[in-house]
Amino acid sequence: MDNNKMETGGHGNGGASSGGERKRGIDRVIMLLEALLKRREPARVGDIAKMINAPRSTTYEIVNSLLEAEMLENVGSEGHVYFGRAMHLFGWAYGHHNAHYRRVIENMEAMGAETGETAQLCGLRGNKYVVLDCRDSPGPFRISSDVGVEVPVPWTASGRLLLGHMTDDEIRAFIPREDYRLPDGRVIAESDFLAEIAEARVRGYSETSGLADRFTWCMAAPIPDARGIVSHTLCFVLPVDTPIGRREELLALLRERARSLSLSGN
Amino acid sequence: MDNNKMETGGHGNGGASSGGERKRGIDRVIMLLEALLKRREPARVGDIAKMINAPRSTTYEIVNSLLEAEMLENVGSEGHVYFGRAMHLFGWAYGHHNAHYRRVIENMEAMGAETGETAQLCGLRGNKYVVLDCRDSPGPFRISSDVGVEVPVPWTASGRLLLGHMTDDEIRAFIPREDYRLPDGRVIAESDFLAEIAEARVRGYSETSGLADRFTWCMAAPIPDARGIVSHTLCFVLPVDTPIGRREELLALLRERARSLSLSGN
DNA sequence: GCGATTTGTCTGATATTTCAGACGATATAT
DNA sequence: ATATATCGTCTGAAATATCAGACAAATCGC
Repeated sequence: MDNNKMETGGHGNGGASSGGERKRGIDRVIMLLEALLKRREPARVGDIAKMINAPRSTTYEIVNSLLEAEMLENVGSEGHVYFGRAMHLFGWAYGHHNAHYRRVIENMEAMGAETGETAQLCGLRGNKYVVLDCRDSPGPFRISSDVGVEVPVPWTASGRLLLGHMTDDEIRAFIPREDYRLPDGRVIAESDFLAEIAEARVRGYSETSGLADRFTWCMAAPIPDARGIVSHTLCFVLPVDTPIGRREELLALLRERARSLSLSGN
Repeated sequence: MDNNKMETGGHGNGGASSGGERKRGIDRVIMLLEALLKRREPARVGDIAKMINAPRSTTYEIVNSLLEAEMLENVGSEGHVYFGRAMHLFGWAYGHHNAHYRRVIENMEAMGAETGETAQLCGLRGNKYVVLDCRDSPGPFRISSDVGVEVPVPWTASGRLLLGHMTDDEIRAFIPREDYRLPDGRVIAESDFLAEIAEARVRGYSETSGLADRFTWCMAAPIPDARGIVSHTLCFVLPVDTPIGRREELLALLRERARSLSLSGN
């Protein structure tokens, strides 16, 4: 009945797919957690079994182990489970062990607080763009985004910076063709994309608008790591109609902060 | 050499120890992550193998799987590994799926920002107290604490609230004897501890000083869950010499905020 | 109310994964 | 420079964790 497993590429375990092979517990755990992350809401064991293509009995076994370790926890009274407290602690440890990363986050939060705009820290996860952390603008109607949701790289301003260290051929190999198709159906020409990456590299920033959606203006500035590779970016996500003066002001702030966080020479 | 397996109650696997039995991959993963959390810094594979009592070859296998999934990541160039980005994303998802938890965190941050004091969100993890999140006071010398570090319950103000739903016998069974011994060698009498829990329950807050260390004054207020059980507390950690007027002011704020976050009746 | 689906738990068999140990290469110490 | 310890990778064999399926109880749908 179902044959089109067309795994689009994804990072990490890659393949997944396939039907009834016996799989290792660890791999199932990894798939389970990633599936929950994608789904972004609690799931029942039966659903999880389907999501990761595992036998129900095995899934129960695994889920129970993870529950006991508090890596998952029960949500509600309908047998739903979601990430548990242990995950919070592990994640916190990740975010704090590294003084540089901590400074980056603090800066992002400060920028958000000072300007009242939505500020984000972004990076690559596999061949997708993800928001690693964010500081949403206040107010009843706000532009916000979920941390951890994977988005095709060509849809984003940050993406143009994050690929800056690759050659054109590498980029061509890296980005799946379908990722050039925007949500509204338009398709970005690969050559344009490559040109924009080159331009972002020399300018030291990138701006886009009307790509992933119609109502945002995104600006991103690179935070190169010690080797000079842009592993993270700092961004503002503004309403499209933000006046140009304000935009220039914010861009200047963004670039200055990102530069101060750079680990490469200067 | 080691014979006291006295499972003290703790959560999850607890003891670790034991000799050369064959263990399941999942369990090894859980032990590995908890060991890394306790250690609070990157470790080499060889060290990890020792920490979790696993054969080296197995440990390599597991670590490599987790690295590929970005649940761990390489740190430095000496073969150290620590939590990876995926953990950050999972932890973020944990912290945001639940509107109530999100409100609690926001409140804690606001309290920290408004007062300039160290504010914490605390809870139980197994039979130990842990800081679940915190907002450290600014300034060059600050009182701060690490999220996720487990501390004996009797050393803390929050602990006296978090056990409020238990009977004396349950508490006696729950808290290991050795947890009544403070870092400086003094021992809290069990009867005193029980009395303080009862007192905290009727007063609706708890204060301690000079327990876990000599220089802090801690105050905690309960956040009951829907069943009325105090699953979390909000705390301030102040310098001991904070004047009483200021302390009262902060305590009032703390109690008011905690009450507003309560899920039980009112 | 009754049939259909789903849930959570068990069981036994076997395909797999863990484990011990060996190996050369690399670091650390004397 | 030589000895010692550790690193990272492989291998075969044995122990066992995963799997399919059965089951009763709970839930759903109408």
